[in-house]
Amino acid sequence: MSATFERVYAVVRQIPHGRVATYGRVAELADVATPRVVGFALSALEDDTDVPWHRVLNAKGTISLGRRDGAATTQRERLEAEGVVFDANSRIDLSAHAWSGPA
DNA sequence: TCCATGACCGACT
DNA sequence: AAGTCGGCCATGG
Repeated sequence: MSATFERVYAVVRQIPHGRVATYGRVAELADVATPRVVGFALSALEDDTDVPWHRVLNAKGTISLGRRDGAATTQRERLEAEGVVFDANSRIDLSAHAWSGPA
């Protein structure tokens, strides 16, 4: 495990229950060069991880795992279970659920 | 060691 | 409104 990944995971673990953060935001807080690395870090997570990766969305407030099989559905279910609401376009109201980082 | 690839973002045309 | 481009980290062959 690299230090860069650890920083990303540390930030994601801080996202409060029922809140969401964008890749760009996580990259910024984790002090990572580009959001790309965040995505790659999350893609390397295992199923039994303690990192709430489902609380991370892209800049539009939608789930980016569209291509990834099954994962998108899992993410949506977990978010809805936490009280996060999706609109008609399967998009999340960032102004209502976005996490702006540690206080 | 070099090359390609991957959950992305923001600015520009 | 939609497509292109640069950014730049880690992994596998």
